[in-house]
Amino acid sequence: MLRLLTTRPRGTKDVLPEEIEKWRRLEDSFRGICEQYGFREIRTPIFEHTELFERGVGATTDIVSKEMYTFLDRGKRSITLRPEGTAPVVRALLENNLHKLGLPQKLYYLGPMFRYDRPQAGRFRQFHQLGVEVFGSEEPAVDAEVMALAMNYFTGLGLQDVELHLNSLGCLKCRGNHRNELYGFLKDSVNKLCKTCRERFDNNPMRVLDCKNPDCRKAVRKAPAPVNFLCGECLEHFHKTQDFLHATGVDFVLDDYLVRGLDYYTRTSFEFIVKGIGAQNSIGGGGRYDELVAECGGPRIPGMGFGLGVERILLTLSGQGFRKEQSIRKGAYIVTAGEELQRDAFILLQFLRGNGIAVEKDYMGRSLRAQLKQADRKGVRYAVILGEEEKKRGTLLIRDMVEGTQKEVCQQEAVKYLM
RNA sequence: GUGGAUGUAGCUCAGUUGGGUAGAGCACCAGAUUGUGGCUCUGGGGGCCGUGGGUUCAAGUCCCAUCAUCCACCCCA
Repeated sequence: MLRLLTTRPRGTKDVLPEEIEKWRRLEDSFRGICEQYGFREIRTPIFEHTELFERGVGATTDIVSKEMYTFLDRGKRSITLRPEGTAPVVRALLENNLHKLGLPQKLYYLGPMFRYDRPQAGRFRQFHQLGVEVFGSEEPAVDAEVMALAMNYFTGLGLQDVELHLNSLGCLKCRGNHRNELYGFLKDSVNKLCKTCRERFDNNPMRVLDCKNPDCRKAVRKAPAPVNFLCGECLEHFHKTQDFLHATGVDFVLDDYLVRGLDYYTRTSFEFIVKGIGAQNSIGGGGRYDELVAECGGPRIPGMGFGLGVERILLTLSGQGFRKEQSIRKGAYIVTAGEELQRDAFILLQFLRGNGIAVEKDYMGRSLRAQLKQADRKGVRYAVILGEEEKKRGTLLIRDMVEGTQKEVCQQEAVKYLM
């Protein structure tokens, strides 16, 4: 029982002060590039009505059928901790009528997501995503811009060898034709498929295409790919998207069988693939979802976006030798020599802080020597030594912890030295 | 949900075929230096050996269960 008080729930992580710097770097540079591309941040609740995800993400998806944190609140409403970011943003768009303020709406978000999975390398029950969504335009340039944003973000972080895998699933019509054809193709070999794929065959046969099971791969080797069923418009859209990517120098590889596990994707579908994070190889993915807004009860507004996994980016970076920058020593630490100086030291502390200096003092009753050691460990640039003699003279001894030199100055001057 | 591996100090890990007050390195605290950090030396605090049961004269060590972590499957970020 007591153990529960000192153990975090399965699949969760504490991000300790030591690692926070890396997190901030990812978040800050994501915010930076999104703003540069004209996106604005949106924050939606961490929980939503369960129906939003059932409808938006798709009831047959793994996420909805077995990975959601769903519970009844005290008002007997079914609530779900968000497993992904797109559906909530769509809901917020409609609820706040953002689409009536002018299109396109370009939004980005960052925050925790929740999926009840079994944890392993790069997979947690609470994880964090960075994402963008563009509403209101079907232009292939939007698709290219969204993918380019992500690729440039990776480059800016120093992330290497990210492969952009690209496919097009087509519009509802194309998907319908493909589905029928695929259904016919797989009909005779259903019993050779894995258990889950036998279910997929009925619900969403397209998902069989990217199953990794060897038998399924074999069965699917010559299966009709979605791209072969694109109508004229969708095909043109796909070609233009590729052309825009080429034009901006974003490399990609076409992947006919890339399908992805969320039901809402239409046309463009993509994934960012990377090596070296265990069995997982995706640090993010996304696509176009031209029917989702309508599916959620809004007007037919096309959308396009992606989600990236913070933990997976971090994992990849550390595999590639990503180090935290050597922090420069700054700030000060007040060191007292003498029993009766606590009050003076405290006043000095607040005086210096009032003048914009980052400064601390000892609260552990340590010796002078130990206080200096603490100052060193804290990584400050200066130790401000206050002893009986300094007090008598109205001065402070400022010790440069890098140079090892020190200088006696009057209290007013000290601020100048410590800046 | 399925399979495999692993749980010993804050961290990384020793601990022999079951045998005696359970160890090391790092970290932490103190002293060597009662007004000076980093280097060095000396000392110190820290362990229900994941938890519960069992076998045995005797269990950190063997058996069972359970929980957790890691890895993989499934799927995804």
